[in-house]
Amino acid sequence: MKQDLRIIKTQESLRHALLSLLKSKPLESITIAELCRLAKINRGTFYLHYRDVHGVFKHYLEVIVEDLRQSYKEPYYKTNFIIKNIEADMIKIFHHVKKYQDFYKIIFDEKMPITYYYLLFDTVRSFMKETVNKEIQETESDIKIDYLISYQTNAILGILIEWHREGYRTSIDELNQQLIAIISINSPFKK
Amino acid sequence: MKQDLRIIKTQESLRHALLSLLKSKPLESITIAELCRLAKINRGTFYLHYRDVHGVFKHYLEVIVEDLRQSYKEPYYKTNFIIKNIEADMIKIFHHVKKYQDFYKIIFDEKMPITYYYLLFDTVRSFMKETVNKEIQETESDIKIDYLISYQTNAILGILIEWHREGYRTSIDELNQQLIAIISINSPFKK
DNA sequence: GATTTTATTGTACATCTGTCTAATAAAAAT
DNA sequence: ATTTTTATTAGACAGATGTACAATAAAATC
Repeated sequence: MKQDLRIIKTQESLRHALLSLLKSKPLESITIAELCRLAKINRGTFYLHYRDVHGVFKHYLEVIVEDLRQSYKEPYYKTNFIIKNIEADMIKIFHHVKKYQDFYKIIFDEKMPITYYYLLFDTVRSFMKETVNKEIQETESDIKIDYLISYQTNAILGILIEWHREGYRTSIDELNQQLIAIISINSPFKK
Repeated sequence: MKQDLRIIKTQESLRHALLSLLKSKPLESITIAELCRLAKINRGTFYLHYRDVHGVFKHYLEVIVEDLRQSYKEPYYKTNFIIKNIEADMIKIFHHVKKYQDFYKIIFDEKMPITYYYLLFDTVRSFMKETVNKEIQETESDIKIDYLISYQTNAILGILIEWHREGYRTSIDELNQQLIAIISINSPFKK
């Protein structure tokens, strides 16, 4: 049996309508009723597919999350996982955010559920876990690796939060250099 | 002119009702109507004071945020701002979170607006900014201090996220040691 | 204590939410 | 091409939301 065409049509219709509405109003003000009217979908049908408007929005995030993953990976491959050899132009994560800036503005919005933040967190974290394992785990046995990884992961996201709040005014090149500088002097607590 | 007693009574009534409801159901499932019924407040009156249920909840956070601030400060004063002299038992932030665990479980819940997270972020960040200024700002002039601070601040919060997701199972003492260990080896990128 | 100010109430309204049902239409399976 | 399966629709329901207004009650002010 194959995927029912009606389902695809309905979901695409809703996603398209959402994108259209997002051009003129914030996500949190978009109602299910409004979305369905624009998509010409019966409101009852909506609930057969999604629980709320966020459900539709999450569809778009799949693409972004995959691109984030690829962008975050980049310097690891470029340096052959010897990350101390990193150079500013190997960093791709800020390009990625800039590319999807409109979405990141939504994701980091005060009203958004923290789920979206966790989605970014988990994406970066899962890759960091794979790589850090190889370097640290055996040498630093007194550290619970999961805490170290969450610490490191969230530190990176801290830069994205700062960039967002600052209105994405800092250039990508500048940020790349900043990141290099920060991770090289890090931490301020070091002896 | 003094603060109107009726206003105080109304707000206290709503806050009390919220706390009562939180014992049996999650915040996101509590409606304004339900809250008002329990508080014996006319629903129209609610809107004279708050926009939504979160508005009532935020009242409680003021206390928590102040305590967080004090707890985060502690080791700075204990070490006389020479933070490399920190010892595990000087750290008070995990005590703080444990103390308000019930609230932190709500704050870090997936459905919660990221506003609450930003509130924690800003609390820690503002203090970190005051202190880091003194140490770093002059020595590391190629670094935009705001990015460094957001990086560091969010790293700390990363540990709280990890603790939350792990169900607050790790003991406070263990976490104190972990934090010391992490900030001493940090970063994995160091040369 | 009388007067003035204002917070609260009761009521109403249009809209949204989440759920359910029987009827219909559109797809898949044969 | 016909049958079977199932997604969608229309309609209805109780409850929630956000706003508005005149009436009332409870404070503050004098």
